[in-house]
Amino acid sequence: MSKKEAVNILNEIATLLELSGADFFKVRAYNNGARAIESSDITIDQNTTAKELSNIKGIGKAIAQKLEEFLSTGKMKYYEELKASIPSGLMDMLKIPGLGPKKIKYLYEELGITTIRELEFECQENFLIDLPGFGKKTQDNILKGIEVVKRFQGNFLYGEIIGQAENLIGEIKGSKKVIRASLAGSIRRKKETVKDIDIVASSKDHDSLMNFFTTRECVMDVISRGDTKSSIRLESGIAVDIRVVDDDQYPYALHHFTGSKEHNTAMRSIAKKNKIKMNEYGLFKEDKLIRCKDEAHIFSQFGMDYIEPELRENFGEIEAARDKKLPDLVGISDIEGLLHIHTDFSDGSMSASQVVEYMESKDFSYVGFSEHSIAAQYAGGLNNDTVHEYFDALDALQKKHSIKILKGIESDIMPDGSLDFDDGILSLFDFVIISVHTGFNMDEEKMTDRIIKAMDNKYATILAHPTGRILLAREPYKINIIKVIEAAAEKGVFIEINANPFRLDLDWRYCKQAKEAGAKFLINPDAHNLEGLSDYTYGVNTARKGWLEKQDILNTYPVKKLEELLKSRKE
DNA sequence: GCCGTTTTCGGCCCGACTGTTTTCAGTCG
Repeated sequence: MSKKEAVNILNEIATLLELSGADFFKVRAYNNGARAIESSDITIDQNTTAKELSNIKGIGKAIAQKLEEFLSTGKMKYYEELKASIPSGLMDMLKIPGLGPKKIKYLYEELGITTIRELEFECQENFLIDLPGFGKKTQDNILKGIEVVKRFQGNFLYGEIIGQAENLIGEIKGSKKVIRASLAGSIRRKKETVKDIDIVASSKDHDSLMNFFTTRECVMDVISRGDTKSSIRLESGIAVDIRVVDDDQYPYALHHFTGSKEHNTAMRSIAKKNKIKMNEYGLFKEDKLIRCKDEAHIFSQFGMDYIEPELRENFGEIEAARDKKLPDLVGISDIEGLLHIHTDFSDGSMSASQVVEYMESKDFSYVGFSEHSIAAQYAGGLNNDTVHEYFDALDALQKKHSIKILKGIESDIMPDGSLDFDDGILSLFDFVIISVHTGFNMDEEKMTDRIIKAMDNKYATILAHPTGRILLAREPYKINIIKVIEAAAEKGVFIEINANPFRLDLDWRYCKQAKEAGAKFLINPDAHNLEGLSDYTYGVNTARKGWLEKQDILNTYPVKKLEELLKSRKE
C-alpha cells in the first residue's frame, strides 16, 4: 500500500459520495483529505497508524481510521459498500462535459441509466426532453459531450495543444479591442495534460471582443457566449474558455483563472485571515478595492514574493513565498547541451551528422548520443561488434565539428537488475543511461529492487524515465519511486527528466522531494527525430514545476564540468 | 467529514452561464 493508493481511494470515495447525493462538504472533506496526504511528507505503508495520519491537517478521526484499515488490510469496508451501491458506469458519465452528479443521479434513479452507451441511446430516443430540469438543449449538449468523451476522453497532452493555444492567444493579442491578454489555467501552469485552454483578456468593449473570439477561423463550435465569459471548441476537440474583464480587474482575474483551484483556495483563506475578500475582481478590505497593477502586486499585499505560475499547485509555494524562499527556477536558456538522442544507428530516423549540425545551429555546446543496446534488438540496438563502428563514426564526426560529442548508450535493465552489456563495454562510454523497456508487470517490490540493483553498477550514470508512464496511455509500472529516488541520490546516479511530451518522467510531483534527497537531474529529449530535439523545453517545464534550479540540472553545466561529473561516478 | 487565538457547533470560497424556469438549480472553473 502506498501513498498514491491512499490518495486514490479518498478521491474515489469523494466521487462516489457525490453520485450518492451526499453533503457537499463531506465530499470536499474527502478531496481535501486526499490532497493533504499527497502533499504531506510522511511515508505511508501498511504500518502507518490512524494516530499518525490524523496528525496531518485535513485528516480527522473518521478518515484516519478508514485509511488505517485500508493500509493494514488492503480493504476498506466503507469504500466497498459505497462502491457496491453505485453502478460503476456512473463514474464514467461524470466525464461528460455539462453533466454533473445531480443530473446523473436523477437519470439513474428515474430512467435506470447506468452507462454512457445507455445514456446515448436514451438521448437518441428523445427520452430526456420531457424530464423535469432537462429539455431539448440539455439532451443535445449531452450527446455532444458523449462525442467528446468517446473521441478524446477529455484530456489532451500539453505538447499537442500548446501550439494551438499560442496561435489563438496571438490572434487575440492582435485585436485592437484587447488591452492585455494571457493564457491562464493549467496550460499557463504548464501541466503535462490539460482539459481545456483558458484565456483572460481585458478590454473596454467586451461585446466586440466576444464577437472577435467566437468568430475566429479555428472555432468549430460555440459552446456558450456571454459578456464576460464564452467557450468555444477547436477542431482538435479541446474547449477554449475566455474571460473578459475591465483592465483594472485584469491582474486579479489572471491570478484567479490561472489557479490552481488548490492554490486559490489557500490564497483566499490567507486573505480571509487578513480580513480581505479575494475573488476574480479584486482584493477588498471592508468592501474597498485594494488596487494592484499586476499579479506580483497582489502577492505583495500578503508579504509574498511573486510566485511563478508553474509553482501554483499548493505544494508549499505560498509558505515559501512568504518566507522569501522560492526557488530561482531553471530556464530554457540555461540548457547548454542535450543527451539521450537516438539516431539511425538504432531506432532514430535521423543521422548523427544531421543532429550535430542542428545542435550547432542552435548554439548548444555539447551533444550526447545514446543508442539502444544489445537487449533492445526490437529497436535496432547495438551489439558487441557494431558498438565499435558506432564509436568510429562518432570519432570521425568529432574531427569535423567543434561542438563536443559525448558517446553514450541506453542500456536495458534486465529483469534481474543486471545491465545488458558487460562492464568491459560499458566502461568505454562517456555516459550510460539505464532504463526498463521490458518486463513491466512485476510487483512493486521486485521492480524497485530491480532498478536499485541496476544502479549499483558503477558505469550506470543516468536513470532514464524512472516510472515508465506514457501519458493518457499507460500507467507507471508499479514501483516505490521514493525508494528509487533516494537510492539514486545516495549512489550518485543522475535522474532523467525525460522531456518527451508523452512521458515527462520523472513526474514534477516527485522532483522537489528528489532534490531534497540530494538528487541531480538531466533534462533529456529522448529524441528519435530532429523535431524531437526541441522537446527538451517540455522537460524544462517539468523541472520548473518541480521547483528545480539551474544548479540541479547537469545539462546546464559547461561541458568540462559535466564530463568530470560523469567520470567521477566510475571512479 | 474537518476544524477552532471568538467557536466542540456551525461554519466550510465564489461567481458566470445555460437551460429550464418564472426565480432557480446544475455545472463549471
